[in-house]
Amino acid sequence: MPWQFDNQRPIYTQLVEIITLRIVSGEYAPGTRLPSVRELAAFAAVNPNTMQRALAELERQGLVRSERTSGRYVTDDAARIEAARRDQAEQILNDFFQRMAELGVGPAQALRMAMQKKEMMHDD
Amino acid sequence: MPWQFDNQRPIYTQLVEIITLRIVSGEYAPGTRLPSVRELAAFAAVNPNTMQRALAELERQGLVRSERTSGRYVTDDAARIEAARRDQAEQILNDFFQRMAELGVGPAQALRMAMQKKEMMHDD
Amino acid sequence: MPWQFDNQRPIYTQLVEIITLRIVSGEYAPGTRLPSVRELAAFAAVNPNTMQRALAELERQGLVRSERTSGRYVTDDAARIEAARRDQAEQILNDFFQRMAELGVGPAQALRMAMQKKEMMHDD
Amino acid sequence: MPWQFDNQRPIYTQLVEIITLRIVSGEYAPGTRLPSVRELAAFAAVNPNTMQRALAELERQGLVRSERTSGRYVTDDAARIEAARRDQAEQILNDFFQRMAELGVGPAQALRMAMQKKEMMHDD
DNA sequence: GTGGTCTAGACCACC
DNA sequence: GTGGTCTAGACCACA
Repeated sequence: MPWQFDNQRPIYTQLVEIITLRIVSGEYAPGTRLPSVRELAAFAAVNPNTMQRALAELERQGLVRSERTSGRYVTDDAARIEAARRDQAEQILNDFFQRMAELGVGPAQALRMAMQKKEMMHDD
Repeated sequence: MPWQFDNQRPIYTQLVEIITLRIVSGEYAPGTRLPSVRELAAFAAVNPNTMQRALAELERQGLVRSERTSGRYVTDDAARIEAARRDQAEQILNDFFQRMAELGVGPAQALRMAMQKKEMMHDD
Repeated sequence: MPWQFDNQRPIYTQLVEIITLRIVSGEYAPGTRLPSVRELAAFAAVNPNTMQRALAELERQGLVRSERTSGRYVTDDAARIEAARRDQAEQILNDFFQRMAELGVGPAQALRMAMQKKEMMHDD
Repeated sequence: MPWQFDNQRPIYTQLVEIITLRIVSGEYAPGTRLPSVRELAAFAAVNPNTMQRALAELERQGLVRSERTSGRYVTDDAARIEAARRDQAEQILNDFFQRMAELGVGPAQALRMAMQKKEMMHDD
């Protein structure tokens, strides 16, 4: 099943996010080789050029490095991955508080609800 | 500006969510008249039938009542609106913890990050 | 509001039933003058000929008598009206047991349910 | 033979009632597959969308469940079917007493007539 | 093939 | 004008 995109933002941006998530979550482990551009592009059902652009951006960010002849590899730099994780988490937190605010729920109450929810999850 | 939809879920479902949010946030105040089906449909750039379906669902949920010749009105039932708010909040909380889990961040740590974030917002 | 007909049975038959019901229920009282054919036809939104046919049938049944110059009158014969009431009741009873049978509910159980229902109505 | 509708109520509502009756009476047995939307629509001589709407309502009520690619199935939940039977019976009882009341026959007498009728049926 | 969704356009009752 | 219903015809995902 190909990945899903929305039409409102550039696809390559969304590709960056998706691959970053895979790296941060460990699905693409540090130091391992990524699938080739062509494979990734086929899997995501996007044009190889688009995938290329996404990978270039990841390289620029230091999450991926390319070795001329053997392909692209996930960075070994744990700190770099950790920073990416923090960026993603930051965005999730922003979304969370913003969506709660749209409901008319302030940060304090949102936090309280999250604590309750966590307690309930803990019961499982 | 027309509303935005993604193609992965039925439009009428998304309409229900959007209008529910408007009601819960007070943008469509209790007891007030909603725009007509045709106006809403034109505004959202969907077929009137699709909007009709969404509004019928909202009516079934008790958030909206329709008066045959004069239009549709937001419910006066504060408890009903409060229940809808809770439902929405529940969904936001689920999204939050799920996205954090995808990052490899467990509920406890996610909560800790939210507390920090809230403190920073408090500084603003 | 004109009376309602279904297309599956002759309209004049349905007119007979409706007027019989009015007579039996006392809405058209014994001995009183019925509205003219034209008035009845206009009210029921049917062709005067159709209404004429219905009234002729009622006359044949003895529920209505016509006086040449002054119009049509509901019969004074209480026994005749009582018989009509019984006919109608008979049909209602048949419908009742038949519909219950379609549900898979036999006469004995149907009767039991009717008794319960009556008790509940009595509580009101 | 196509099913019959009256023009005074929405067709989809009448479809719900008819199919519910078929389920409650066991004609559509628990757990069995219903004819496809298109077949049912053709049989009832209505638009597939109208039939779809009726089936969606039945699904919402829990009398029917749909499996995306294989068809719709009558629920296995005997309690759910029993509840539907009770609802239908309730409506029949209401109709019965109401029609009798229109005849000027009160509940007590209506019940007495039903008992007599049942005795006569028992003689058959 | 199945169910599900969407659009377009029409008609109705109500006031 | 309002909401409500119906039809016709199309497209989609799934298997």
